[in-house]
Amino acid sequence: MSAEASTPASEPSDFIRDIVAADVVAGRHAKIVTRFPPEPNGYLHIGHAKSICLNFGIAREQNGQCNLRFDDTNPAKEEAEYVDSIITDVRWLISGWADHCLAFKPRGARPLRKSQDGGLDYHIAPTTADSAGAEPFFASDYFEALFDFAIVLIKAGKAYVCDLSPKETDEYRGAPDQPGRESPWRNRSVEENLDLFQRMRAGEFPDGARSLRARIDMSAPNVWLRDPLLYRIRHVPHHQTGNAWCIYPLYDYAHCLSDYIEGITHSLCTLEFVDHRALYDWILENLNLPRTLPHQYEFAKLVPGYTLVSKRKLHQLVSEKIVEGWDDPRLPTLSALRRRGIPASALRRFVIGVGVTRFNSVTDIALFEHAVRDELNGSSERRFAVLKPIRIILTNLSEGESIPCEAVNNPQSENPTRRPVALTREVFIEADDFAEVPPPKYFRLKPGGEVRLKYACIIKLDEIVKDDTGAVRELRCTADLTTRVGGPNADRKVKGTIHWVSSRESFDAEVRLYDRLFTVPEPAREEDFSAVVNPRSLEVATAKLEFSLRDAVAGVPYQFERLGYFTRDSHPASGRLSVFNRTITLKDTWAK
RNA sequence: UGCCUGAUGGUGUAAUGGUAGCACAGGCGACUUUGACUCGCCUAGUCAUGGUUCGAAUCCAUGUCGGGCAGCCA
Repeated sequence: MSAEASTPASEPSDFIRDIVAADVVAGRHAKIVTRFPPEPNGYLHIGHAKSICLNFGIAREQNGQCNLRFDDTNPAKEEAEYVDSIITDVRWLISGWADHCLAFKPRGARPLRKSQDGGLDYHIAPTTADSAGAEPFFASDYFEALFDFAIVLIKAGKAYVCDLSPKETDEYRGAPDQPGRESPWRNRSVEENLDLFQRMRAGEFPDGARSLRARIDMSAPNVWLRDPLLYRIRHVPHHQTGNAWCIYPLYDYAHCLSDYIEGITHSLCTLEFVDHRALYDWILENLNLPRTLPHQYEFAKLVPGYTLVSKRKLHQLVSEKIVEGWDDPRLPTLSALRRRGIPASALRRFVIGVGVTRFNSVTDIALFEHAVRDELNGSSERRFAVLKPIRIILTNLSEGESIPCEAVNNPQSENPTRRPVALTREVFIEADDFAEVPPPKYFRLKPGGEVRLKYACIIKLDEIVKDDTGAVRELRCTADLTTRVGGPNADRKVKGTIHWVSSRESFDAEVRLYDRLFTVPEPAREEDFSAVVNPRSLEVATAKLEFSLRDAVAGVPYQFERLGYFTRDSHPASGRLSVFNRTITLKDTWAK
């Protein structure tokens, strides 16, 4: 199915898109440039998907670009491993939809320095992500530029080197309802600040001994304006810059300038940064920058129910082995969702569908599940698989007999193709499709009752054979071959139609049936979320699959008829059997 | 109790002073060789109280409730 068909019919509209559209109409920007700026300290999850689709969606609608930038200003927490997974996840999510908007830079490129109108300027030009030698943007590529901008602030008397310890800095900051006190180092001379800052860079001081701070207002009601730190000393190697630096810029300083350097027009982030916006603007406005300044807009993050999206807690789930890794299909990480068989198009449809507002909420996962089912229903071929087999003997068929049947691959397609399946004397049906003592309105197989084996014929249950323990060993039935397709009684109606596989033309496979990881809608609110882990979030079964599934490719979705959507696991099977993951069940309105 | 921010059916949202609409979920029914899909119908909402106005979800005031902020994290 084409990617176009899977995107919402009408272009989404929200308060941010309205702002962007107004800016376009006003001619404020030659081109709309957004960015997705993850810190490489963990795996991307469904919450990031919303941000990715917002930023790339706007770029796409405005014929603009969206930069992938790593916000790697804290070497202590970041690892190269995460860089690769993030690139993979972003490319996967936007594939077939906004690939053309993804902007990288030439490998090794650094911002170009210009002095313009007496002001210092740095700018870096993008390149398309698929051009040779392209790589994502890294905030660490701007360390030299950021350092130079800091010098400008110092020279203007707008930044100073502070010798307060971290603890003292904290005390001096005051409280939300009490003004802070000015640092005793706040009024150092420009010359002394310049000297000290250079020596900080040169490595003369230990971690935490000094910092560079903006000189704003220690009594500001907004605590982020109380002389926030711009640089800290960290004698730690960086995954990109190695040992080149021992001072590292903080988020608030690096982010606004990274946006500026890249020519970002609209910097979109989540609501917890609202209070930082004043600082974002202050830094840019105090540098006398020649080009148009970017602006920050905030939106509510996506919090889906029955799962966790906090990085710290996701780390904990992995490290405490509550799940089996970052791509454990029960997790909301993009790699897990992909492994589970969720199409990128369904994820996009979901995150775009929930919209963009400034209202904090918990999104019902039914919204997600509907997007997934709807997407998969149109695109998945159908197959027969029996998860909990029970043996049927068709007593009027002989041992070696094989009755050819044709099964429709996808009834949703305009010109459905078919595949052969064989009806034999011994077949398996789902244990749930038989009831010795049927509940009311049960129209599957019951004593003396009839049911249709889909694409084959109607069978009648004659005899239940049990073993010594009383467990059902097999069901002996008669097949009415006149009800086959093309047969004289093909149109005979019975209420139940069930799936089946031939014992001879099927193989065993491990199926992993996933359920929500937590038993409560908001596990993040629990003091100990490990207490609300769903003990049945993973159920493993050995299923009987029709032969055609033997060469199923990981990532290609199949609907196992009447059961749900499955895909082959992308990890090499550790055991004898191949593994299939259940992406999601079919909707089931039959009350069990 | 400083600053910021928000509140529309069960959930996510739309309506930008002029008929409160959409999707999901739920219920009933039709169709069905998937108890799926599809189709039809139904249930259910503007946080509260005042005010402005011919007219208020929208503007104003007060209140209530919720979220965020005091890392040398992002």
